[in-house]
Amino acid sequence: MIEPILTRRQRQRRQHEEVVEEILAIARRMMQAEGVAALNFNAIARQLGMQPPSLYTYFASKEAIYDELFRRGYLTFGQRMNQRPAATGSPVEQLRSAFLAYMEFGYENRDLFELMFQRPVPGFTPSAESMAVSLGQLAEAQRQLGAALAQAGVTLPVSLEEAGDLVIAMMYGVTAMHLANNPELPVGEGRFGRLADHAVDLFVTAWQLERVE
Amino acid sequence: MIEPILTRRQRQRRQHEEVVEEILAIARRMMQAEGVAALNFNAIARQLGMQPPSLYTYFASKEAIYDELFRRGYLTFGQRMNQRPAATGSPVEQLRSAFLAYMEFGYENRDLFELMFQRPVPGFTPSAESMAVSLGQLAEAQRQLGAALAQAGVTLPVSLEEAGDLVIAMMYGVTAMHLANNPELPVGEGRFGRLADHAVDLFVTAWQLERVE
DNA sequence: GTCTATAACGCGATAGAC
DNA sequence: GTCTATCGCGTTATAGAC
Repeated sequence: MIEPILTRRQRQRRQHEEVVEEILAIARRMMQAEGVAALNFNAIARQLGMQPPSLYTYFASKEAIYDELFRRGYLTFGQRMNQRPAATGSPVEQLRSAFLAYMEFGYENRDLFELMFQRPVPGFTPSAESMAVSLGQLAEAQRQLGAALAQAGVTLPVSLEEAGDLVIAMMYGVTAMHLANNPELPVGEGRFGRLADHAVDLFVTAWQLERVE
Repeated sequence: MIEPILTRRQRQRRQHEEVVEEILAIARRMMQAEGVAALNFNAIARQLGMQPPSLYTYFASKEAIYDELFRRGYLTFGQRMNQRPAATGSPVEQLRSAFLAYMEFGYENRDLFELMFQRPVPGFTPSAESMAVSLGQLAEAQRQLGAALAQAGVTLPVSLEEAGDLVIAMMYGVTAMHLANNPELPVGEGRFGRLADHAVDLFVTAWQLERVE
């Protein structure tokens, strides 16, 4: 008898994971089309050719789908923000690349952006694990911003933490306004999308980040 | 026969309006407690001692309740933003008072703030009339910010419209972060609530708004 | 004409038995 | 995996009461 490459268990498990990925992909398409809160458990099942109760084999509840998307969203966000190539550039370059990375994450993942930063789903509270992931990634982003500013060697009128938070608030504000006003336009275009560079300049000028270089 | 102070029609109408106000008040309490999207039509009826279908005498749909709150929200917001006493002060004072007015509106009306600026309700689209109100108030706020900056007589690195939009994005960003992180703390306290003045200073410094006075 | 109630429909999330 | 069933929601139809 020929040895199977995968045991029956392994094959089942792989199929299971494939279905999970499919569910998440369908869920994201729905959220992008109709809004985060419009996610429809039954409709996901129908699109998979399943009966709604069968979906419970893959996710314990609708909230569990949100939770997994929330968790993965923060992981992707963290990778984008914290593994930028420009982590070696000048403070100004770092600020600019952080700003762009943030806005582009929002533009490319409107659904996750809303889910992660706006909590539009009544009753949805991230699990402890997802919450830990989220807090960790945010803290790291804030720390990197602070480090970039510290590297500038200037004396800021605020603490490093406050400076980082000001940048975060501005990134969020510009991105959210852009997505609300011109969701179809890429970063760099549209009433607010165009403001990214000006927003960075604001910090650079106010904090004199490129005094000498 | 004694003339009634109010005709039957007038009395009915007045009662009708009182119930409408009560419905809106209950709706706001619900939204504040459970999130904007958690508004529950049936539960409103129950709190009024009515059967759910009876509520349709007062509002044509659940969406109509959202719409009225949205419209009123923008009217209140406009009054707060556009009728500040400091409309006569220096540009710096005006910027600071606009920032505070914005943040305080958000803090005192968390529910309306979300409904107006974040659209957390799937399927809810403001009626044409409410939309007009909203756009009008926003344009006026943006115009006033631009006017205050023009009054400063400085040469900005951006157009007046862009400058106003940058301020709007920052006001929104700081307020939303504050409400997400420390909803219970008033403006001026908490991780982001404390940043209001620093945010204003950023614009003042970068744009040299108080060169001489 | 204005308010309210009862009954009923369609749909979504979900639990349980198979 | 399915089928059946329950519950709550927004909503409509309809009819009686003021």
